[in-house]
Amino acid sequence: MDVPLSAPPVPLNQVAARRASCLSCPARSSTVCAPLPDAAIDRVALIKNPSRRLPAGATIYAEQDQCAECFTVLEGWVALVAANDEGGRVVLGFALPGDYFGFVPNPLAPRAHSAVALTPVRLCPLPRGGMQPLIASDPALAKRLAHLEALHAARADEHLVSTVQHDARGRIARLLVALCFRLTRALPAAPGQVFLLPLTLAVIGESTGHSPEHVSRSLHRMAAEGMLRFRRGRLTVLNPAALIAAAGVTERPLADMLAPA
Amino acid sequence: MDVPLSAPPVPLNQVAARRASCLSCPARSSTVCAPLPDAAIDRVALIKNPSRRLPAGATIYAEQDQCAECFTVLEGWVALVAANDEGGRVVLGFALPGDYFGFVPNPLAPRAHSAVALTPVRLCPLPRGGMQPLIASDPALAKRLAHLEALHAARADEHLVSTVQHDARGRIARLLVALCFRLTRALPAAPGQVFLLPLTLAVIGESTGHSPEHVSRSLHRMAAEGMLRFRRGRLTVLNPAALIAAAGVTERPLADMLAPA
DNA sequence: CGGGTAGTTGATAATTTTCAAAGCACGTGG
DNA sequence: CCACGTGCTTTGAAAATTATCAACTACCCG
Repeated sequence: MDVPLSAPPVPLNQVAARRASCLSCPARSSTVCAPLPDAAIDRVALIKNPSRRLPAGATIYAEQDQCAECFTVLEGWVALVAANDEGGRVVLGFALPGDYFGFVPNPLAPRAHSAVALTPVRLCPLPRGGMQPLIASDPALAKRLAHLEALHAARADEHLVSTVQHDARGRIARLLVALCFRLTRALPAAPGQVFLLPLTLAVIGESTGHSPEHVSRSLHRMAAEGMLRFRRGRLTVLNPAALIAAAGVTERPLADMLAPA
Repeated sequence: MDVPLSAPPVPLNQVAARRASCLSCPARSSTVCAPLPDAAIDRVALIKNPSRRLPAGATIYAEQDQCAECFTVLEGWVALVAANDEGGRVVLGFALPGDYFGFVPNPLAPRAHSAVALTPVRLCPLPRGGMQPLIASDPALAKRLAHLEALHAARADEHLVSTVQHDARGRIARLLVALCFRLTRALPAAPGQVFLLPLTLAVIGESTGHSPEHVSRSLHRMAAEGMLRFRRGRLTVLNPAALIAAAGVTERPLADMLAPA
């Protein structure tokens, strides 16, 4: 991947268009840009790269790449995955519309994970070279970034807890509940509610640390208990209370991880 | 725990003492304060709470506590742990001298994990109420915080990878190697090198997700292979290359996680 | 209609947990 | 200075969970 570190100077006739796209951006309130008032939106609008569409399966960036850009998800789902030498993959997390991903503690270091589009995606790429000075000069932006990174860390901790102290059933339930919550900002409550999660059993397994076979068996067991149905990315929650109980999750911790103040 | 949100006004006769303690602080270059030049050190010196000594085993803050303070470790080891209802604990990470811990994405939310002293510790408590305005006004400080939080997230991701794709042997080796690296800023190289890690087998197990019995067996197997010896917190690395190989770690990713730029 | 990906199912094997009990080390108080 | 208690560690055997391998099915897309 060779992506320019910073965008070329913006032609005058594009300034208005870029500003407008930022002002109408659906992700604005949840991504890094949140603290920028309308009057200051140009700071980001002028340095951002043009929004980028990629097909399902595309690699957004790869392990070992230099960190040239961070991204806001405008549409679609992204998986952040780490691969080992023997072809094993671990899904570290998911980036959903509105999420900001790709920031690294040490910008000179190569990336420790790659980002893969699970669906067709539309991304807003923010070049590192353009963002650095913004962050170094705007405390609100830097503070926002710190909160988003703390959120990332909290999600990773939660993922770790899930992995270490629950069995397959619990981990899968936890993953599903967390994703439902991120989609709707609420726990599933209505029996029969349907969620579209663009996940294969293999991806679920890479997230929970199980073989796809075992994910299949676990989901079937939960289905047999009348808890849910999962077929080809379509999750039907038949017994929300049971699913939430299996996940061992309360609304509070999940809610705390949504909108950092 | 009822800790004041912000420190009381500092008596004049203490200003010099506080400034001096910050200027000679051993953790200064690695914690949040790093970007503050000597001339600006008062910003932190005047809001910090007096350094606090706690005995081994003390709870620094507990799950569900309000987030009133963050901490820099001056001396000793701290474990960040999450507990579930049934008494199961997960060690999310360790804070070593120089590390900054306790920041949360949403300061209004109760803490999602607790912090426990593994040894007698000396901490520098930074009250949230005092830090907020500093972070909101000093971009360098906010940027530093963002990097430290990204570092926390990267460590959590690495922990997750370790947990998901390695067996007990690999995870334990990984943990030991990572801690050695954090202590000395280098991979163990000299056969026979000794590291003092104030860990019990139970704590190692809570970090790697194993029972203490299995940790014991795994360590003994590694010892039988001539790789290491671990007795009561004293790790002797007999065959550094073998240990590092078992950990499946290269210096680069570890180094990248030390000193964010 | 055909090819390929995704999911299913069953049998076997490996890893790890759990339970129970005993051994060891160290600090405390006599 | 020694005995004793407590917490950490070790050891063994049985049981549980999950991976692996292999074959087979179902579904989607062209």
